[in-house]
Amino acid sequence: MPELPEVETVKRGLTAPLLGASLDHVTLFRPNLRYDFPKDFASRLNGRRVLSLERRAKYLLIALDSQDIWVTHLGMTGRFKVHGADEAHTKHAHMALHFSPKAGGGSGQLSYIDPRRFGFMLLLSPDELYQATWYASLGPEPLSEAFSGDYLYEALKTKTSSIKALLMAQGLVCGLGNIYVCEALFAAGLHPEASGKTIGREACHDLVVAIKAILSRAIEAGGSSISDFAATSGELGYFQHQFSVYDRKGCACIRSGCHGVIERRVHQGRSSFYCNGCQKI
DNA sequence: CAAAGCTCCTGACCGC
DNA sequence: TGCGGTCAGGAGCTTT
Repeated sequence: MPELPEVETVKRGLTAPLLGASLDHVTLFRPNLRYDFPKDFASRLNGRRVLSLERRAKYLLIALDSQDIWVTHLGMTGRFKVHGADEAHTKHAHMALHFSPKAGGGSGQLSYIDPRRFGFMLLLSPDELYQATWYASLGPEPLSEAFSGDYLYEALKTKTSSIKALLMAQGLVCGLGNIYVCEALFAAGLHPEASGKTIGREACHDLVVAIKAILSRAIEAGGSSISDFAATSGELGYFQHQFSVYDRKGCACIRSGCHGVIERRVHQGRSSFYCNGCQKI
């Protein structure tokens, strides 16, 4: 399930083949993912050149020389795969794109594969993107300086929702999903159901440090490969082997001196994993 | 307005 | 072995 480190891994993997490349021919194998593909999607991509690839939150932003920005969200199981131009597409491939790399050397193919189809793609002008409510309401990037302990403390002090729900909502800080929120809350010693406004300034500082550290380590590891995530080369990330709590129900807490056990509990339809010894409300 | 609930989808997994 | 039921989960939308 792609969160910030997985999308960052995809962006880095796509940059070498796609930056400066010409998009020669787009084929859609169905009319929609989570939403319909944009009207004229293929014709607006065909013949364009890629000017830049960026990531914002969990969105991949590919700027084209037509001024359009091709926005992709990978949802739960979306992934891009770069492969040979003649290679047949696999099951659940919903889009294929033949491209000519900037450096020459023939052509390649980019496939978008998404079994559950929770992903989606948009094609927007910069104004449309920046003015879109969903985009404008994204919180700061967690790895930016704007995301500080003081910022988090000020943002939390009026919130009654649980810290877990707040961190996952994208408006306070973006890019986090269930896995990295569970891991960060463990690292900071905070209970997932603790109300936002009960978290003090020092704990906010610790939490910010934990979030930045975990995301950085996960990016270095090429993300976490659970569910279907893989890099564009097909290579798997390996951060899932470093989880402290996620999917470790019943395991002993790894924190030295803690004799707690990892519990799994569902709140708000999402599973939380936390240590019953060192993560107190 | 804030917060909680619902919804989309299909592969994996479980119990019988 | 096969079948049906349940679950996972991002984020926009709806309801409270």
